[in-house]
Amino acid sequence: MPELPEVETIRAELEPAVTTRTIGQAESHPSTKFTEAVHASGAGIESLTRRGKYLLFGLDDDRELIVHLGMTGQLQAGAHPWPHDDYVRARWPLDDGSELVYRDVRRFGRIRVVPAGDYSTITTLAQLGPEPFDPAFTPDHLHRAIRASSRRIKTQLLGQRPVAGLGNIYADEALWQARVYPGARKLSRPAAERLHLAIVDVLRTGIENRGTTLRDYRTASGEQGTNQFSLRCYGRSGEPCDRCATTLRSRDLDGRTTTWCPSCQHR
DNA sequence: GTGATAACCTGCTCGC
DNA sequence: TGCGAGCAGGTTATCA
Repeated sequence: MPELPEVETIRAELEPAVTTRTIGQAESHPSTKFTEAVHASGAGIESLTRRGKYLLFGLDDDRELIVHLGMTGQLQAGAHPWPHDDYVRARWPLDDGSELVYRDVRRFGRIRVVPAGDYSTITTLAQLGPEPFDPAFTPDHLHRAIRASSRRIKTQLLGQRPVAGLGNIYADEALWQARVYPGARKLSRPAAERLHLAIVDVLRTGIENRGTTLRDYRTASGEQGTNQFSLRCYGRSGEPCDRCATTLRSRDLDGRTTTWCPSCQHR
C-alpha cells in the first residue's frame, strides 16, 4: 500500500535510471487503467517528480506520464527487472537496453499520459492538498481545511485535500502521535498544531526508513522498507499502547480499518 | 456541492 | 487437505 514515503523512495531510486532516457515501443495490459502507458512510446524522459502518491515522468514533448501505484503497484528499472509474470501491467523499453516495468497484482493502480500540468481528468491529483514538507502546509492550513468539512478527520486525511500523501498506515500513526480521535469531526487549534507536527514527523520517518513493507511493497531496487518496525499504532490492535498501556482497538471507520488508543485518543 | 457507499481487484488467512 | 468466506484499501463512480 504505497503512500508518500514509499512513492518518494521509489522516485529517488528510479530517477537516475530513467532521466535522459528515451522510451521505445511500450507494452501494456489491456485494462483501460493501463493502456495509456503506450502513449509514452518514443518520448524522452526529462524528469521524475512526485506529487502526493503520484509519480510524474516529465516527457520531452510537453506531456507527462503519470503513474499511481494503487495498493500493490511496483516499479523497477534495469536490465532484467522482472520475469514476464501475469502481474506485469506495463513495460517501457529504454534506449540504453534497460526497461522500466510496472507490476500490480490487484490492479488498483493507474497509468495516464496527459499534457504537462493538465490534471483536469485526474480529479484527486487536480485537487490535491499541499505537500507535507511544503511551507504552504501549516497548522493554520490544516485547521481550516478540516473545519471546511463535517466528515471524520481520518476520512478527510485519506481524501488528500488537507495534505497530500497520507494513506491508512501513516494517517493512523499521525493521529495516534497527535492524540487525536480518528472519528472526530472537529479539530481544535491546539490539536491541529499537534496533528501538523505528527504528519510531518511520521512521513519524514517513513522516508528515512525507505517505506513500510507489510506485504507487497518493495523499493525500486526490490528491497523491503524498514518502517514497519517503527509503527506504534497501525496494525497493533489488541496490543498495549506505547504511551499509556491501554489496549489499542480497531474498528471500521468509513470503510477503512482504523486502529487507535481509546485512552490517549479520547473522543 | 457534500457526504455516504459500492465497486474495482486478487492473494492471503481463517474456520469448517 | 480442500473449500468458501472474509479481509486488505486508494480511487472513482453513483446516489441521496
